[in-house]
Amino acid sequence: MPAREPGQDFIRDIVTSDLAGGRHKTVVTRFPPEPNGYLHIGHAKSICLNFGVASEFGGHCNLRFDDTNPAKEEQEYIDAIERDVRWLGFDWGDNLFHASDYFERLYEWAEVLIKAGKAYVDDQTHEEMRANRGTLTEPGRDSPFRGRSVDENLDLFRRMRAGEFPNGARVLRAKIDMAAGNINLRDPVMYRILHAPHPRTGTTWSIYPSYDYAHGQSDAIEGVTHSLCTLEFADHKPLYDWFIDNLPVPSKPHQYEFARLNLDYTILSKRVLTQLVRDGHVSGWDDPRMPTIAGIRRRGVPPEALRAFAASIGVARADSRVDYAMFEHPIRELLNKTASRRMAVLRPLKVVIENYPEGQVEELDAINNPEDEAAGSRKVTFGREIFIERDDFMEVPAKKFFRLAPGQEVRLRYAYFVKCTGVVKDASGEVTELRCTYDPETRGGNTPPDGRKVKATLHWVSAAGAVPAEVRLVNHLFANPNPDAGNFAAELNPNSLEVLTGCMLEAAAVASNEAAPMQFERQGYFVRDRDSTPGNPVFVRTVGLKDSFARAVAKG
RNA sequence: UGGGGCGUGGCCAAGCGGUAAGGCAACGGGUUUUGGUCCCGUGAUCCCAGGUUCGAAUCCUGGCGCCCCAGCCA
Repeated sequence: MPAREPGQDFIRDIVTSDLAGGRHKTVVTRFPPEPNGYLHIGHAKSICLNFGVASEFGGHCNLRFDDTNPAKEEQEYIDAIERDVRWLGFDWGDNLFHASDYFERLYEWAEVLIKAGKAYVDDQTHEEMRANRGTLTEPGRDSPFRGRSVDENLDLFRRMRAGEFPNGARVLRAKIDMAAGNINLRDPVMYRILHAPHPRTGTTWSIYPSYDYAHGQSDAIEGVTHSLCTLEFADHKPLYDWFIDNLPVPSKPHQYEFARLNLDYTILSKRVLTQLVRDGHVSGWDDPRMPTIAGIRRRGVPPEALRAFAASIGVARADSRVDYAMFEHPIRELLNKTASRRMAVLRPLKVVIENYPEGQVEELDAINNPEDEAAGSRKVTFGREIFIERDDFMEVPAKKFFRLAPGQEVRLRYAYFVKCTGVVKDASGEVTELRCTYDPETRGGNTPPDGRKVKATLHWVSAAGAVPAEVRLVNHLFANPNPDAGNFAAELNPNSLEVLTGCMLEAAAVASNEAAPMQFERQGYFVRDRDSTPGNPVFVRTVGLKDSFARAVAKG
């Protein structure tokens, strides 16, 4: 057996040894979403695992829709899922399947079990079934219909298929063990009557297989070798194996479970996410605050960064909750190397440079990305009136505040040193304008001949070159790091979205219509949003820059 | 009280009987025309208690704690 590579996870260990031991010649995995909602970051973990393992070991991964419950599934979700998996960077080639592709075969196999005396039609009501299932500590009781003859079961099951009975009138159950400690083995339902049109099979079926009955057999039909799912399905594994062992399936897949993702400040529950959308707590499935792949994409996170995140959290069996910084880190790491820098003043404070000639305007060189020389440079226009960030000025500077204050000198990035000489206030005492002087010898932001140093460099935008825009600051959707999904509405962060209007951006920030991520210097990474209009460009903050000053201030 | 699973530094996570990787975060320090980046440095004896062994996070026994399961959802 080959030595284990450090950093590999237990799934890859199993695949490695299965291949080395000759149990399998190739590896086949599958990503099996139910099209009843949008994919979220937890699914991204699973997608990266399934497609990643397959490609690393030279196998392939199927995209299979687990479409066994037409009451909840919709075409919109099918389309969204395909789009999101592709965007994440994975390709299923020709391996696109649906559990519904196998409905006929699954039906035939159900008759196989009936004929073998291993499945029966139960007429009990929903309530009776529940009452007879027993509890966690008490065994269940056999259904009065458990002893039906094979012929009667066959007849009834065929009539269920023919649509002779109303919804819920009967079910087909596997005959296993009503006293099993594992409740999944207490004669689980294989088929229920459901007169509902299916997105793919239309009205041809009036019975639909359950997850337990459909999943393993679908894996077997597709030749899946390693069926990876989350921990809550561990209890289903004996049932998964029971069907495989009792049916003439073409291959014998094995199920392995790993811990699902939990992320601070987010809820990864399709039920809750659906509710957030339906109740209008967010603007849609792709609201940038949503943990959906669509939301994350719209927020400007590149797919490589999402994949790097998935790789960084690993795969294991221990329940865990991932620190939000783990999500932000790979985004910053990637964008730092790739995003063009631009200057944008989010909360403008006007500054008049008194000794700069009135009416004069000049172009200064600004580097696009100090981490990437090939990104080149651009021109930014400078003039007598500029805007700086309100937060970059304090009339009475706090300790360790190095930015602008009366009498204090700072550098304007790529421009000049300026010193604050005056403050203009309105009737209410609010600062509305600053008066400064500049030092012509510091052009380009260079240190002056006298070697004078300055402790801060500010970003700025000239009034002459500014383009007004709207900027949306996206924050945690939930205020609590570990929000209660059962009471999610009360957990919402009232400040999850800050919409800033009247922001001033340098022209280059809006020159391109494409949604390439940009760094607004000293602030964070932003992308142009699709809500932009010709007169009102809109940007969304992907993630802020680390801010050790803010941290120090917060600590006091 | 039945069945299944899990417990390694604040968080994630390696470790597979030979004397605790790595990443994130935090905190110091250096560089810096982004209080960004980058660079350097700082922290655990492995849930607890016994046992086996020359040697245990790794094996055994007994506790304790946490998670999942009683849908005709997946």
